[in-house]
Amino acid sequence: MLKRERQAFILKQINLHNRVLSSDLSTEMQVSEDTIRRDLMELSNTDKLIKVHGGALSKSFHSSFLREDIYQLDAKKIIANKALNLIKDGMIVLTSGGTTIIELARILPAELKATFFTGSIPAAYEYAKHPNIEVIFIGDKISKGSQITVGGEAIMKINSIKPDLCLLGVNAIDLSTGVTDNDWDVVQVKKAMVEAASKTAVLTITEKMNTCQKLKICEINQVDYLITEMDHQVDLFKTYANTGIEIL
Amino acid sequence: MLKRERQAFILKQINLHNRVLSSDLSTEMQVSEDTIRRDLMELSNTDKLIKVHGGALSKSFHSSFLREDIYQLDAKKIIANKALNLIKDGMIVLTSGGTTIIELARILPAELKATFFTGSIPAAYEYAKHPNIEVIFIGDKISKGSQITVGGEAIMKINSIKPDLCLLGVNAIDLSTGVTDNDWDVVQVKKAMVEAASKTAVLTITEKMNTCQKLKICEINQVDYLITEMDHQVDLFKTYANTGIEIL
DNA sequence: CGTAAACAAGCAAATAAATGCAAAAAAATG
DNA sequence: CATTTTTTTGCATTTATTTGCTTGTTTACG
Repeated sequence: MLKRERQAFILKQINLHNRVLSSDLSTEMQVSEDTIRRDLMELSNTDKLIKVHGGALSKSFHSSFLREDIYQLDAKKIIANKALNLIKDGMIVLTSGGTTIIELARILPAELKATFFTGSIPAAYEYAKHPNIEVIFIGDKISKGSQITVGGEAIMKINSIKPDLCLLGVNAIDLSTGVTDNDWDVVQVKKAMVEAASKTAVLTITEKMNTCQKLKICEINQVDYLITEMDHQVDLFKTYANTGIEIL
Repeated sequence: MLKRERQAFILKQINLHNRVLSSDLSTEMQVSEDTIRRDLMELSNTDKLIKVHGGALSKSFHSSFLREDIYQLDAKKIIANKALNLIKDGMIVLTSGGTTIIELARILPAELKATFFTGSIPAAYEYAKHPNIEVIFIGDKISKGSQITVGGEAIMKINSIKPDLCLLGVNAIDLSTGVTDNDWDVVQVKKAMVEAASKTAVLTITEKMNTCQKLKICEINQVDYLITEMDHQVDLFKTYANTGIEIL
């Protein structure tokens, strides 16, 4: 393992867990603790982390994309992991934005070869880091709050493609009202995404289930997969499963 | 085995595994490690990979939003401040990517009302944080290393607008060869940007002046403003000023 | 205060890189 | 075609980097 690889791995661990122990890193990467200490020292000298006795801490207070304040990050990680099962080599995948989708983007396995279309800036940023994924950004006006493309140009672009799978991070889903949201522009884009894709998967934390907002994206029966952090056998999902949605 | 074949093979391995070891490549291709090192050096000089002790890493692996490791950040802040003078309320501005442009995006005054077109993910991310700026993202395929849109769709989009100002972060500028760069796709996009805009400003640290790379973006006389971190009266700029470029 | 873990400094072996040089191969030239 | 020039490559030598180990010191914590 190359020195720089090791240091990249350490930084990844720090971003993931906010702290690392020298002893853990030593066994994980099969090098002496001295080497780890020297790595941590170097990374500390270039302000990439904070060295403490026994290991190091994240200094993420200064970084651009804060992850600490993501609500229910653990739940979203579980969701992201389940969603991985839907993505196969060679697929064309269309994704919205949102913290759950970004979590998914982060854990895509390095071997995966696929094409991802998205209009979300943070998601595109994560996809672009992946070695084997081709990223196509759907351009148009950027909606401030959500860092996502909106507008007619984007919708036309979406209409012109036929992706295998649409991964939708949503704010509200309910059996009778379907998938809903509250930003008109964003809803238009998500509508187009669902229409364009062969299959649609909805990713949401259970907290948002059985809630609804003012604007409709699609009916329940247009959704093929529902992915949450809870076990698919929980009672909560029974009524959904009955409509033919596959619960992951 | 020809030199070019070897280098192509190295790049293939890098794309496949994200890393290569000089020793592995040496045995795989039956040439000395010196030769491999020289190959890696060349590929590193043209920004195709990142050379590290013992081998090389993929470029997409290493890029980062973090400000800490930006080269000559102070100089870039000075450049960004000078560039501000060119941007007025109501303007349509087209910008490339690069760390200097991102620095500019960060310091845009809150009162400024303008429309920014860009194909750079990090730049768009910064523009989107601004309260009064409208951001239009130019979509298409995302080039891994540079986090910027490339491709025919993007170029067509650029051709269809007529911005007041194009702000170009460049890698090399020289009096006789003009503005040059080394990534074919990126060069095509930058070319289109210069063509489309009424006025073009080039932002660069002086270190990159009087250097040139393999592919031409435009001639010196297509540049209206040259912005560097140094005082505009320095001798270095005399010959440039004589061609009619305004030095800021 | 005592103990175990963590650390710093220095050393040595292994590995990688830089440098200069010469042979071989390829390209350019008349 | 012959010969000059340039490019490419491998080798030897020197230099630098990386890494684990040892020794003595410091730190955390019951």
